[in-house]
Formats: sequence, structure tokens, C-alpha cells
Amino acid sequence: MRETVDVMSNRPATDQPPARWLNEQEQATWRAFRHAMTLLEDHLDRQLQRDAGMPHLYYGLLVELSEAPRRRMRMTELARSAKITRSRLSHAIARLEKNGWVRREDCPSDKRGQLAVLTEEGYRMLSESAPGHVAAVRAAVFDLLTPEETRQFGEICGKLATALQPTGADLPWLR
Amino acid sequence: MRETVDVMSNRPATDQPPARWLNEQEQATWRAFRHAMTLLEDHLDRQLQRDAGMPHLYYGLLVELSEAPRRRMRMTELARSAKITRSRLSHAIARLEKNGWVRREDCPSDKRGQLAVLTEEGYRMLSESAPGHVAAVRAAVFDLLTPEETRQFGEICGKLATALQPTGADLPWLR
DNA sequence: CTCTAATACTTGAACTCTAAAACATCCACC
DNA sequence: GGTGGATGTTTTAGAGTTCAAGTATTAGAG
Repeated sequence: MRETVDVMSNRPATDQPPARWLNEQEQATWRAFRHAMTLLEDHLDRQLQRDAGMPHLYYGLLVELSEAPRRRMRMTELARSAKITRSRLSHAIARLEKNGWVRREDCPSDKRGQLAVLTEEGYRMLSESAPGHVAAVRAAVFDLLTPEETRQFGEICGKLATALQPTGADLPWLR
Repeated sequence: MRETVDVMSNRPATDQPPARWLNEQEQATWRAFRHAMTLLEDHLDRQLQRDAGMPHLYYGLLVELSEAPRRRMRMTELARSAKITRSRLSHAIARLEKNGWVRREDCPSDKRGQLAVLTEEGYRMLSESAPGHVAAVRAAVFDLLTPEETRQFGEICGKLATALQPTGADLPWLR
């Protein structure tokens, strides 16, 4: 990143191997990615907060549940597929439960387990807000990209996401 | 997005124009992007929290300041370049000030204005943590991409970021 | 020159997120 | 069939974020 090159132009000597800085192209890409990430997340959070009364993440959890068999999922599995920690999920589900969109059920096969279940009301809410959200995503992303760019973008993001999937040693979403 | 197609497979009739859903490719791309975004942000937040004692965003603010003339910037300009609201910036600078990495100064030309100034201590801190952070970014992103992919990725993210830049009517980061 | 609207920034309260610790249950092994 | 470690989930406390409202200063219209 450009920033760190500047920052480090007169860095103190260390016994570390010389760091490999980012080249111009990488700097520009990194900057663009961070900006896109910040702006998009902010934009969609605002859209959903306004139209559905919840942040982007929470909406994604309801969607995930809506696609699961019997519209229910074990907490840990839901956390894994949403790529978040179990703690974060606990808080989120607690809030969604207060809204009446999700309900918790004991897992029949494992007494430690909990199932998050999408309620009818939650399903209805999702049905009503989905078109608006898809439109927002389309307007902010896919209307701007050619099919080829969409493919490339997906491939690249897929690589990044896959590489960050913990391999068993370090399991962020299980913390 | 696949999710919403499922969700909406039996959606109630409305008088809205039929929504344009995402096709398979778009669904896959959107999912991959969201996952990459979540995992990366989480990963880097953790890396910086551990090695520099602050979240990713705060680190970015210090970097931005370090590159500015005289290592100082007006609050609004800093908010704009970091793509965040002024309120968020205010809180962030307050925290960084407590750490002694940033100091506020009155703007000489506009009595309403404040300058955020990177302190010597802040600069030193940045110098020490930059190599580790660059290494983390490289390992998580650029080591996985070919130069051509890096270029494509940057171009695509640039398009998304540019399109979300408010045009004057709606100015998120000025709220 | 003065009034009003716009701009610059901060604050407080409500909400969300993180990290660590707590609690309960399960499982494998003795 | 006990026991210790692993697993599943929640809780607590503290940090970060948002939104709306508040203060101060500038600028533009008359």
C-alpha cells in the first residue's frame, strides 16, 4: 500500500527481513477495494435499516434460514455459513427474536444445541423487503458490471474467501 | 441472489413491477463478495487489534494523516477520504487522541474547523506496525492473485466505489 | 449590516460487535 | 459408569457505530 511506503520511507532499522511492499497496481487495488467495501456495506446497511428495520447482516441471517430445510438451522452451522462468530450470532438472534422474526427451539438430538427458526412473520417480512433489497444490490453492483466482469469478480472474491476459511487450527467463527 | 429467489418463490402478488432477480452467476458472485468482505475485514481487524491495538479503520486514519502535508488534515476532508461519517470520525479521533497518536488543533482559517494531527508517537507506532500489516494484506490478498487479476479486481472495485460516491444530494459521510 | 440558512464539528443514547469467561452437555477412555 | 477434555451456546463488559440533536461559525441575501 502506498501509505505504508511513505510511512516507512525512513523506517528504523530492524533485524527483520526486508518487507515486501505493495507495488503501484496493488496499492491502487487495495485502496479501491477498501473504499468499495466501506461504501457498499454502509449503503446496504442504510437501505435495509430504512426498509426492513435491521442491518445487512441480520437480513442475511434471515435469508439463510429461509433457504434451510424447515427454515431452521443449528446455531453453529448458521454462524459458519454466515462467517461470523457464535457470540455475534447469539446477539443477533436475540435481537431478531425480540422482533418476532426468529424463534429458538431446543435441538432434539443434542441437549446443548439450539435451533434458530424463521417464523411466519419473519418469512413475510423477508418476502416484503426482498425486492427492494435486490434492486438496491443490482443498482449498486451488477448494473455496473459486464457479465464477464461479474464472473471475474466472483472468481477473485471466491479465492480470497476460500483462503481465509480457517483450516481447522484457527476457527474464528467458533470462538 | 439465490436466497431471494427462493424466498420469493411464492411471494404475494403486489402492484409493483416485477423485480429483476439475480441470475446464477450474479448470485454466486454476490455471495463470494459478501464472504470475502466479512472474512477479510474480520481478519485484518484482528491482526491490527493484536499488533497495533486498534481496529482496521483507525489504522487507515493514521495512514491517511501520515501521507497528508504536515501530517494534518481537516476533519471533514479526512472523513471524506476515509469514506466515513463525520460523527464516526469524531469518535475515532477522540479515541486516537486518548492514545496519544493524534492531537487536535484549531484551524487557523476557519474557527469552526479542527485539524487532526498525527503525533510523533503516532508516526512511530505506524512505522512499527506497518510491515506486519502489509505482510498480512499481502498474504490474504495479493499473494493469491495474478497481476492480471489484481488489475481486474482494482478496476471493478473502482467502478463500485465511484458509483457510490454521493453526487451532492446525498452525502453520507457528512452527516 | 443583519438575518437566515448552510457548514463544521461534537455529543449522547441506543444499538452492535468483540473477547473472554461461564455454563451445560457430550464423548472417549479408563 | 466416572472423569476430563471437547463442543455448543450464552453472558458480561467494554469498545465501536449510528442517528438525531446540539453548539459554533461562516456566508449569502436583502
